[in-house]
Amino acid sequence: MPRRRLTASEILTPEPISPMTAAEGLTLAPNPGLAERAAEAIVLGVASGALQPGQRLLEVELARLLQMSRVPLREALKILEAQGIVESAPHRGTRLATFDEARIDEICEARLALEKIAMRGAMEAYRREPALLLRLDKILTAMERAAAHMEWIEISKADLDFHREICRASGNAIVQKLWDALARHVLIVFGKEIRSERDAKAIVGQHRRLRDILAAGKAEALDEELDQHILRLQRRKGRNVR
Amino acid sequence: MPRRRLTASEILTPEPISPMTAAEGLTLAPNPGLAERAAEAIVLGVASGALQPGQRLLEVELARLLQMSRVPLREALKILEAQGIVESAPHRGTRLATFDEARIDEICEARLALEKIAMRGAMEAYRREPALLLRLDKILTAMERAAAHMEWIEISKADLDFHREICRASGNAIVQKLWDALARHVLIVFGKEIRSERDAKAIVGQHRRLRDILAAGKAEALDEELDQHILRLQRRKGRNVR
DNA sequence: CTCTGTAAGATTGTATACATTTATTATGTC
DNA sequence: GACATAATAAATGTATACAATCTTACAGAG
Repeated sequence: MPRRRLTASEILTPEPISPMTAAEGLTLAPNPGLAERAAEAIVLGVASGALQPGQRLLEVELARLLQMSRVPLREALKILEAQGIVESAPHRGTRLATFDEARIDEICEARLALEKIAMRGAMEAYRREPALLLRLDKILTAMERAAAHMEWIEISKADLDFHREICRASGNAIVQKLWDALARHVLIVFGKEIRSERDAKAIVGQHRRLRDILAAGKAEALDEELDQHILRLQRRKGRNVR
Repeated sequence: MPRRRLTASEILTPEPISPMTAAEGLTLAPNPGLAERAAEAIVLGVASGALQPGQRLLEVELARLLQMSRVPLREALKILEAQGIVESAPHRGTRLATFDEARIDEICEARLALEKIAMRGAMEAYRREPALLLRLDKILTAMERAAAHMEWIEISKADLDFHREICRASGNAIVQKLWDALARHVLIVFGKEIRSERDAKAIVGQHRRLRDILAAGKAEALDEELDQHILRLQRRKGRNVR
């Protein structure tokens, strides 16, 4: 009986396309498709102020600015629509969502709920496999470096990376997906914040504290810390925003 | 100074494209774009068993089956990827996600968190504007009609409509968006369930009870009822699924 | 026989071009 | 002059065609 030769896909992708557990810190390059990159560019554009909430997005113009065709750009808009970043009606065009204070409250509320789930799962994962904490430490180092130079975009990215890593560690694919969408809202909200040097240090400190709580497995301290961490934006309601 | 005549877009779309509050039960036709319809068709295909979880999706074949070009189909796949229904890697294709028991637990867990937020907001909305309850009643009537004939797909749709309406009533756009994604997972999970006539009646009863709790504004009874309602799927773990 | 390199086939990624719908402007009528 | 109607222009929706990439199969060297 001749043993059938394994095909390339059977070797590289055992079952799902993205192997959940790699040989420790080996993560097969994520999706750099043009559509996804365009979506990220649009979100960063809003966060940096180049695009304004509520603004109408013309496909031809955006495609020209991003130096691509309308096809991948439209795919990007579909992604962003599914995530709630833009709104569209058929034959009527697409425009950026608005981010008023009520919306910011909603974002924080949803975020809190999702992260509590993720944190619980992650705490269990870190207990079983403490080596995963190294990924958090790496992100924290990058965050500190960015904070030292007051590079707010980089700080925000590291902030979101931190929480994304926790979602990843939790192994909860659903929460991770929902949080990917929510993270884009959070990034935009971060962009609207006016923050000081003291804020930068506080942010790093908060994340270090979260990391330590996760490492120690103190479940009871987690919820309280999370509340304070995430509702920070809400407490500032009405001030310190552009 | 000549008064400038208002443009049509300024009259029809004051600020956001989708007006949050209409003249009571007047909802400007939602997005029937071809891409969105294709996405819905694919989800229904999984729910009905025509497509199997984990299956690879060939663009040309799917486009032929759905009688459309690859362009809107790809847009549909991007939407579904953002919602976690399919997974893809560039130049490697797209495949349906798998829905094992761990995944079902994740779905229920996330759903519970989101719906608790929505229910709280909706309860407040119903208190201010009891007329909104009529929309729930309408859905419940449809659900009962479907339950009488044991039309499970229709029951599931009414089930999701019920909860979508609650998200809508809550006015929380973020939760609504996240739940739209999650609802597709739930629909697929419903499709995997094997249910009896007793189940049909129980489902209708549970929703009627939820509706009454919302109408009465009994916040304390809500969480408990929700836990029982949503974790129903989880309690059946390991049995009654295909 | 196993491994490596190469070539053919298949599939996805992108760009261009056309059809449909909408929004604006212009025109005519009351 | 105000309103309704028709024509023009703009933008989106869709289809077709081409390019880049990957998978697979095959041949040859060790």
